[in-house]
Amino acid sequence: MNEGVEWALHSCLNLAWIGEERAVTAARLAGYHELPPAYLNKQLQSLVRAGILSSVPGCQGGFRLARSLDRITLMDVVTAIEGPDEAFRCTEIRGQGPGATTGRPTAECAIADAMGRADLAWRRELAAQTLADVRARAERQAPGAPDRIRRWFADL
Amino acid sequence: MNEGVEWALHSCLNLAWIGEERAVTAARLAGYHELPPAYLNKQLQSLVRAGILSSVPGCQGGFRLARSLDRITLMDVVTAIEGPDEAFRCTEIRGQGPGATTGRPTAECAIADAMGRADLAWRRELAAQTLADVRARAERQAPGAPDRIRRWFADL
DNA sequence: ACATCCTGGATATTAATCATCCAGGTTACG
DNA sequence: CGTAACCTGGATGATTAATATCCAGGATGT
Ligand code: SF4
Ligand code: SF4
Repeated sequence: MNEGVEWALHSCLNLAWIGEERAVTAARLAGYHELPPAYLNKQLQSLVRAGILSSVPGCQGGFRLARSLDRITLMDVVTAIEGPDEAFRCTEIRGQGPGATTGRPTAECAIADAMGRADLAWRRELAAQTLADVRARAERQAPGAPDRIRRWFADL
Repeated sequence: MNEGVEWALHSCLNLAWIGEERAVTAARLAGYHELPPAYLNKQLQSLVRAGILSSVPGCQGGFRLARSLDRITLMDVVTAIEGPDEAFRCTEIRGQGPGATTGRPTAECAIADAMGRADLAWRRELAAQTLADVRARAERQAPGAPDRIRRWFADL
């Protein structure tokens, strides 16, 4: 799994803690965790395309949340960064070699089915958790974090 | 996800269909789906280390199932090939940069928690399905396959 | 006008995967 | 025995994907 998912999740939470007042620069978000700014920018763009963040170009521009955390699921973020493909990619080896079946009913494959079922369980669990849930739990575990973050992003 | 998982699953099913009479060579298993023989051999070795297959060296040697299909879950095969790591790997970006927390309670991280929960759902679903289940469904979908496979592996 | 900052594509760098090869040990068979 | 078949495990190389940077273009505040 792409590590951009981790960056994206942290950035979304940080944006929520900072507040809605003004957009935050990609460089600033990157700086907080010492991430490569240009690369994080790319991930943020993916979030924009997915409608999770909105971006404002130009001076004093940056990124902000496009909707509240309770309307963003983990699934949304993962899909935005990783794409829609599932983990198990079938290369159709059944269709090559002496064992090739004449018709090629990919849809009726017990193996791909079974793996797809597991993938579905994974996605269901991701979709069941919103970033608001995650934030609530994070604040319970580290009550001081929100203030510290707000302060760091506040002074220039 | 490593494509070796797909190879391994197909090979296990093929071995079951061939029967217990004699061990089957890696080259033969590879030939059936036109897979690179030396590389498939490596994946089969992983299955042996995991106790899913047993290997017999020497002339007339090869691989065979170490236990019946109803005692092999998808989780077993995936773990054997992919290793024990979960998909979401945390790179601890929280611990670097200005946002670093003094103590580093990795265990108490809301984000890793949430991702881990989804991973658990995935593993649970994989562990709930045995290869016997998959085989049964495969035979219902393609009743002719077992015979065809047995025949191909039979003539030298 | 000017500095700032997102956008998107091109490009370079690095790591993981995929694949092959070889020396060593083991077994069947004549 | 001796030879051919075949697994084992490590080393090695090729291919592809992930990671990271760069730059020209457009938008926006001051
Ligand atoms: S049998 Fe299933 S897993 Fe195997 S190649 Fe066909 S679709 Fe893919
Ligand atoms: S906060 Fe959680 S996801 Fe983020 S770096 Fe720490 S352990 Fe990893």
